[in-house]
Amino acid sequence: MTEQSPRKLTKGERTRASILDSAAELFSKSGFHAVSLRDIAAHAGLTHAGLLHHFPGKETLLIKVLGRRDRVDAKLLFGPGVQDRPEELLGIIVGIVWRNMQTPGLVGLYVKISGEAADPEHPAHDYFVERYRLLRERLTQAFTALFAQADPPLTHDPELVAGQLLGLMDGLQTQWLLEPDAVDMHESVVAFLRQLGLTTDFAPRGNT
Amino acid sequence: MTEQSPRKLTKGERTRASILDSAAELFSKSGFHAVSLRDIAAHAGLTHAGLLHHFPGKETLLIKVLGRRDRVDAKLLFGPGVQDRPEELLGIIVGIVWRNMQTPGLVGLYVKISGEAADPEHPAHDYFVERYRLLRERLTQAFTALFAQADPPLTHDPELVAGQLLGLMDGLQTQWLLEPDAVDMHESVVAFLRQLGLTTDFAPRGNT
DNA sequence: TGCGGAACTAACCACGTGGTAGGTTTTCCG
DNA sequence: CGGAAAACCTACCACGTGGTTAGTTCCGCA
Repeated sequence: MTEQSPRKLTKGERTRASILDSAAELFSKSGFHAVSLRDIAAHAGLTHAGLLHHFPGKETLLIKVLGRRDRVDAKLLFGPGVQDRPEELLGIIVGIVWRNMQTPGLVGLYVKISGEAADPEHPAHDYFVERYRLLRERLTQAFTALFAQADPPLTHDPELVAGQLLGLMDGLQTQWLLEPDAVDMHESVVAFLRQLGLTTDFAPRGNT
Repeated sequence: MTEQSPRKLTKGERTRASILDSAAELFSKSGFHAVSLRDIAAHAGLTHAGLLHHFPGKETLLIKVLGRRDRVDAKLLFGPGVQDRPEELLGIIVGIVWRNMQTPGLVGLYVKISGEAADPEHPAHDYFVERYRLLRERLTQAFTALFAQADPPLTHDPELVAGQLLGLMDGLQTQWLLEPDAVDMHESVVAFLRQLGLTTDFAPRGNT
């Protein structure tokens, strides 16, 4: 409803998108501090001064990059209709894990930046705090419902399990990035849910 | 047997230790790339040129810092006598989690550096690959034994569970560093082991 | 087509970086 | 105590950083 007609992208918009793409790619390859505006600008085909014409500073660029990615996940996780079907939520999460395995670059971005962002001074600190808070809350809701509707109701603490799942996903990514063949993120997450006693009838793969 | 008599630490040794302390603290606060040798040197009470008299370069400093910490854990995990008592191993791990909760600085170091180290060019890349390989291997052994000796033998895949546990611990740390009150690392890890069906009779706390 | 504003550049700034050279002070041990 | 070696500092280097300024080129629309 906002801007779904891509008729004619103005030059500036195209450049801005290109910059965000480049920034995402380079940030994910080397982190935030280690990448310069000149690197990003060169990768996007302009000068660093030209880049600063579109974005007021490096920090702004970062949070814009993060925000763009999150908006996709948010549509999946908080979109209309998902709220009341928690079992679908789990399928979606597994799907996200699956997608992550195809995009190691973006995964690397989050692992790297979320590590740096532990410092309260970091430009993305608040962003990540809020992000995890939101995800935990959402997952807690879903698990509360799922545990209650299980055949013999499960007695796990939903909030604790929510933190566990998020932690598991993040931690597996670290190992996976270091040595992709060493861990099977998808299988590990599915197994975790099964260990909880949850039915796992999501398709193991097969999306486009 | 090597150097357990601390009688007289030579000046250089004291300085080197002080440098490593400072480096660990600052790296853990801001990561590797974001900290300068001048920062570290100043924190240790000397010039950056003086620091470079003790360590040939920044990268060497990093791997020395990482190695020093790991040597402590290695003694716990691979020390004599632990090999054949896997149930103790779990207690030790829970103990490590507990200790980590008292030393957020060092935890931050690992979270941050392991994130950066996903880049194969990073000076600590090989270090972390090897580290995780070792830990997974060790845990796989322990879980294999534990699952077999459970009253009704457990059917989990030991290698997968090893990766899960390491991932869980790492991922929880990320959340915990961002918002310490948001997750209970200790309880989460204990709960994970319980979910697997393992008896969890380690003391919840009470060490000095 | 013309023109106003957006897009972009070249040059520059002050500063921080890892690392080096050469000299001075301090430590330590015979 | 004496002197060699270790420890350490000042000064410097070449370079990369984020950001600014003033000017030029190009796009898009009336």
